[in-house]
Amino acid sequence: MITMIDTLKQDIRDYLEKTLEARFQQVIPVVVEEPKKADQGDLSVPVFSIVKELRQPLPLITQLVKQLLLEGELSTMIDHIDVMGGFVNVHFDKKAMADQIIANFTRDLLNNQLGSSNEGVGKTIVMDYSSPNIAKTFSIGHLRSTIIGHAIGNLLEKCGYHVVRINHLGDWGTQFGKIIYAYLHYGDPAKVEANPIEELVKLYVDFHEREKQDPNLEVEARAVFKGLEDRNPQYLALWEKFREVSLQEYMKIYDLLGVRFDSYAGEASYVDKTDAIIEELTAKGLLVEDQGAMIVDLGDIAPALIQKSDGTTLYFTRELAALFFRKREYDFDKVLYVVGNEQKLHFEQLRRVVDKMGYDFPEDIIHVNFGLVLQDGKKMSTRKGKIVKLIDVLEEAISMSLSYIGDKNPDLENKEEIAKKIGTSAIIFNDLKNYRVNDFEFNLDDMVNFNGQTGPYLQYTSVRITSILATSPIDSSRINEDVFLDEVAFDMLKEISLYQDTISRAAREFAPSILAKYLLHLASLFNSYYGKERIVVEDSMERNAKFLLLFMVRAVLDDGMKLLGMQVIEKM
RNA sequence: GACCCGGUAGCUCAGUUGGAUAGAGCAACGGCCUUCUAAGCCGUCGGUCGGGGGUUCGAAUCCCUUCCGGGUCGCCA
Repeated sequence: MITMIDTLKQDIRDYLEKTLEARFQQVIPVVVEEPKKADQGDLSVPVFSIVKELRQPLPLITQLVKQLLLEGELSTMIDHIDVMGGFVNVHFDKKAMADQIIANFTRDLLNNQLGSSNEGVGKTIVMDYSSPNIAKTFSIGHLRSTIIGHAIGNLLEKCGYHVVRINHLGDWGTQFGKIIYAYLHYGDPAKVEANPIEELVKLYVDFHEREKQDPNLEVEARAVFKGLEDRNPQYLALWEKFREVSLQEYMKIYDLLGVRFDSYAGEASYVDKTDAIIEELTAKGLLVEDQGAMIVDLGDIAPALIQKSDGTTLYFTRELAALFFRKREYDFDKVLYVVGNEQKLHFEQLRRVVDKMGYDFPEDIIHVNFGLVLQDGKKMSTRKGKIVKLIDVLEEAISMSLSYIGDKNPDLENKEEIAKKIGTSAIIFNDLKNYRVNDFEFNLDDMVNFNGQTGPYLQYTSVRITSILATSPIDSSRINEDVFLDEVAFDMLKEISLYQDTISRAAREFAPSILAKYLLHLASLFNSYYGKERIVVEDSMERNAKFLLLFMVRAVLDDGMKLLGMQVIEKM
């Protein structure tokens, strides 16, 4: 739970600030950072801010800082200090640091706390993610929500939070009026039975086509939805059926991705709670009529629509009902909505309405937004039938990994099983490696490219290590520490010591990409080491040290991959 | 039109509180498998950090302005 570099950084900053304040009777902010280049040391202190505060010549200050560091308690960890221009570069004693890092790692591993922290202990976070729309194709867009949400949930749990995972199914709304209308008027029950989602989507797209010719259809569909909200038994039965078959389809994808939820309560389960919301808004004088609909006026931003002119509820109304239900049910500290960028306004409205209602938790409502999946630079749309099916992409990735295996390791056992793990992990990693708010141009070639910064690269690195470690057992009590003096070996140790800090940062920023990039860097260090150093050597002291190092790298890689929702494999 | 994102190498992207010579991968080209898995490693090529101005000892990072791309903006979710 302690990261070496990070604590040292803090310690040096605190020490220098305290000492300088004592000496000059003024508060001087000190910056401590990790230099980019190896010859610039392990930590660096740019002294410009100190020079400015004290108005003294730069060489004098650099000498002073160097002197203070050598006199301080931390000097036992310091090998030597260089001064380069305005930078005081601290080089640590590699063996002393290696000892510390290994000791910390071993302790964390034994306590099953690798990468763990306790910053979230006692706090509950409710997460709303995946949330596909019933009777619609599970698209690449929903994939983003699913895997980003899943990874963030894992990261938060690692930091000690209690996480409640909710799949807020889009199982209510005007769209069902359209689908039910279309099904009843020109749907083919046999076809729908055979191929539910595909046929329902066809009906939906078809409806929009016909609507262009006959605007009256929209009115008809609204009437059907109204009937649904008024509990028309025929409509309800159809709705239930559509929901059932859709969910079955989605579960296949969740199984493949290894994703699970604590609740599948969709929008429909909040319809009966919207009356209470409307009453409360009315009682608080927030609800006003406008053009026949009921809205909450939010001043400088677009108003929130609460009730349509025909009396039916809206997405926003059900969202409010769900929010208050969750607050009562789980008493969350934060609620995270893993939903695309395009709904930014919606969540701003949600916060504003909660604030206007007089509650104290609008700041705990967090929109974890992510970029759109674009096609030809434009948004995909179910309505226009312009959508990429996730299952097709997954299958493509799996068959691609199968052909890789046939190419590179034809004798491998359980080819199909492993190909599945490689393919799905590749898709997951391909999404998570980039910062989530960036838009995402859909490109199948990129997704199934397995070279370079990819999921298979991480898995391959772990597999390589497994294969080496299988050659002989490690005796970690008999190691030659000179191994850690190697630049790349030492970099790996430093990187390992940053694991927990990386997870905390990724969790704090709800950004799995931070962990993904970290894992890539660690894997790349190992592969570089592997390329230049022979690992399985005769000398047992040297071998033990190298094996220990590899063991640590693999432990971190595997743990990190699992957090991202990827599968760890032993052979490929 | 208003508001919100984004613009860094041919392509996909990193770049933490402003710090040293802006980094990876892909693609291209050249090397490395009789020894630990070549899904790898090493090297070469590739940059007006969209443009302009400002703040600063120091700006890809902060401020202003402008151009370009995308998204959103009352009865869809």
